[in-house]
Amino acid sequence: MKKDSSAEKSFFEDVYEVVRLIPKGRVSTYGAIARYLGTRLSARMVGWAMNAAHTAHPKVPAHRVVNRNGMLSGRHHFATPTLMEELLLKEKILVKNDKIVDFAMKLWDPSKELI
DNA sequence: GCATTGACGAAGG
DNA sequence: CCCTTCGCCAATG
Repeated sequence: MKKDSSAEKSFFEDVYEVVRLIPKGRVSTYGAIARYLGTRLSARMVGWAMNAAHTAHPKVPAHRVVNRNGMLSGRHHFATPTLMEELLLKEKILVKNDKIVDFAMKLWDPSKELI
């Protein structure tokens, strides 16, 4: 059995949940997620959580999460460096020069879109 | 137990 | 305009 009650939910799981809530065709940023979780001062932790995201289940659409520039900074962490871009492309998200086109329009901020 | 690193962000030079 | 530094927190060495 697991530990007793209490919200043992790790910070990582919290991140995964939010990332999974990202609507298709939209993207989010580490900072936006971090801010929504309250760790706004540590967007790094969101990125760190993503590092373990590939071990999380169900899988986390980490490809929908980019840095504040809209750049695919984490593409090297995927199975293949082009996987992230292809996944985004399938969601009608255009990527140009490793950056998301019309990033401002694709951006989905949980603290704004989500209540 | 301290130093380094990390898929970030904002500010300063 | 490009590069550097600081901050923040957690994991790893």
